[in-house]
Amino acid sequence: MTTIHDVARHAGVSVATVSRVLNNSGTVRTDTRARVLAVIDQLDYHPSAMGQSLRLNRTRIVMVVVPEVTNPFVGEVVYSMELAARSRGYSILLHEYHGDQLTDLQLQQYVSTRRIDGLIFLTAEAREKQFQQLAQQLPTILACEYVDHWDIPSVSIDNIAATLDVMRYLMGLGHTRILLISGSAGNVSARDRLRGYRIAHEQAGLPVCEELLQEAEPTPAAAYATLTGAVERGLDFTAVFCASDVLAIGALRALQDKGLAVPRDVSVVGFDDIMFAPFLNPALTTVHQPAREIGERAIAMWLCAAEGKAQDYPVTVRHELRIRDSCAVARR
Amino acid sequence: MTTIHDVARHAGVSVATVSRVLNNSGTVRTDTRARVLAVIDQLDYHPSAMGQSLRLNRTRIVMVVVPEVTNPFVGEVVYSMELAARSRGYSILLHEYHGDQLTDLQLQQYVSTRRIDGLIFLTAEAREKQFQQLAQQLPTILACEYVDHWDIPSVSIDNIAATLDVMRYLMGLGHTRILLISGSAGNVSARDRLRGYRIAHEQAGLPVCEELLQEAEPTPAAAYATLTGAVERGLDFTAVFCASDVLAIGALRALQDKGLAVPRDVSVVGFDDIMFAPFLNPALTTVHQPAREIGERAIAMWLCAAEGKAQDYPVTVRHELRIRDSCAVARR
DNA sequence: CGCCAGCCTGTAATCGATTACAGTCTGATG
DNA sequence: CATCAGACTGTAATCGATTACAGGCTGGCG
Repeated sequence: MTTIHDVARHAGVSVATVSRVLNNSGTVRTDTRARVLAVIDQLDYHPSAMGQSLRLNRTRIVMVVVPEVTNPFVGEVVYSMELAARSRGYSILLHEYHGDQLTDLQLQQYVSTRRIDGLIFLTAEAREKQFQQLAQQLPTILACEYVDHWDIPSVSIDNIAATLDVMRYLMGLGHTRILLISGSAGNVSARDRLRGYRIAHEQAGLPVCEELLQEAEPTPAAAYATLTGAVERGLDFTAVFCASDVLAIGALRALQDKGLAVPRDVSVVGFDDIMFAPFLNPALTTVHQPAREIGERAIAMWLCAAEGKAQDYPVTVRHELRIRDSCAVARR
Repeated sequence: MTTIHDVARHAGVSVATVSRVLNNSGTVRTDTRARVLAVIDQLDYHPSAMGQSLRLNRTRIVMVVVPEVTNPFVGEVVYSMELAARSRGYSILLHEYHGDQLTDLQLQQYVSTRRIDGLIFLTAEAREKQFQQLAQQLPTILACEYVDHWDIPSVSIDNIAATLDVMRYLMGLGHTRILLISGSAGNVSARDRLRGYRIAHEQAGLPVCEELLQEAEPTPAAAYATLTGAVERGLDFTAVFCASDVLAIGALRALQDKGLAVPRDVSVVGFDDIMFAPFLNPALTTVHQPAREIGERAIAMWLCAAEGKAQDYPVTVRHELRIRDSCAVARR
């Protein structure tokens, strides 16, 4: 590997001068600069990232902590983050996180060994203390979720408002017994969606029926099982609101398998608007989240934080209820 | 940040000794070791990854190059890679790749600046020369795709055999005019699936009808458009074979929107067996790929390559045609 | 007692960059 | 001609680890 010393030697200058032309810092005579550049080109020299990192104490790597890359919505966000980061000279280190203690430890390791410049969380499932501790050590952004009493820059839709939109829509169609399938309770957006669910009931003067509140692992299979069970237990409901499209896909199928037509017998609403939603059968009514925008904003905000600039937060991006074919007026 | 020097000073030893206890190298007296460990613990010392990287010339980072994280199948593979890598002390740097020249350059940059220890490609879309050049510089593994004349360790299913399974199945149901919707032609597995398609025709003594060969961007929307167009042009076919489930989802919907029932009027087969496949309506018949296994194997093979150990390749993992509800006997 | 092997430890070079500081050179000015 | 500012460049310290080499100490053996 050719180093800055090789370049210096071949160009007949010192390493300091080579570094100056590399970074456009200090002053260098035009012909010296040309000579150095020629040698750099000729030797195909590329400065060692490790050397730079050590000296400058930054790695140009930001870690993205996700609950499940497997979810297309998450994939979409990560995708846009990768592109946005790359265009600014940063790379994305991917880290799955499921709220386990081992991963907590590993995250702290990354920070302690200064392997990364910062963190972006797509999930606030972490125990608060753990989370704050990381955020204190490195620039940290929360994407897709917002926790009101945490003082951390975040970008997300307004989960409560979005849920209210859904609930009002369903209630407007005459639904009063709405089954909620949410992700695990540790998840913040799940919590917000639950909160929205309760608020909507309050506003409508309806009681919340606890048996209508179901939890499921974030897979279609889990939602399928949950819903199948509910139907078999004879649970009374005319609509299902799923905390993600991934869950909705399982729910759709469970209802159909139980001989319930969607939307004639039961209405279904999802969340996220993944790329499959419009193509499902029936096309899924769901809350659209601007995944790309969230990803890009998150990177922009992270850079802002990393540069120590002040910024306004939380940033709330627009959601939109996309009405398609999975909902209808409630049967009596 | 506390460094190895701080530890050495507090423990009253030299940095060499601290390093020795950290790495269990050389010899250290038991009581000295204990003293050093105590100080490490007390100061909460963690060795700097950058310092180590510079000295040892390795970053413990492997780059995973993917065509689209947004595809749940890819997500699944990446997911298992991340876990497998992490359990061995490595991290995953994610990089989207779409065969563009800029990305080629960026990849080479990563290698030249020694930011990564190696590469795993989930796509062989790269121009061969470019690819070989990277593989020559760093340990490189090909996952999910296999290119016969490239001398690079790879792990994947046998795409041709899998396609043959599908074709035989469809032909066994009486289908002779099978529409193929494949990903972009640059893609290797797309090429293999096309090859399988041709071989199946040969073996059955049927001519390949070029108008039945369609290409589409890897989104449900693109497949939807392609298939809608085909139906509108009055193209004659009784089955559709999609090169991925993502495409199949769009295809399913296009047929239904055109008033064609699946599988009564048209049969549909997908590829990958993403987690949604069994829950679609109708449940999708598709080729199962062991995503988790591919990811884990790829990491294992990469480590093997990185350690310079010999290994057998290509590794072929088992695929399986999962017959569900989207295919039926062909109408005359 | 002298010698030597073997254990333990420290000194200092090294990886590849950046940068503070100092030194040299040039040309303008009084 | 002496002086000096300013442009250009080089020396060497530094970031935080690993490790080759050398030196000190201890104990066993002849």
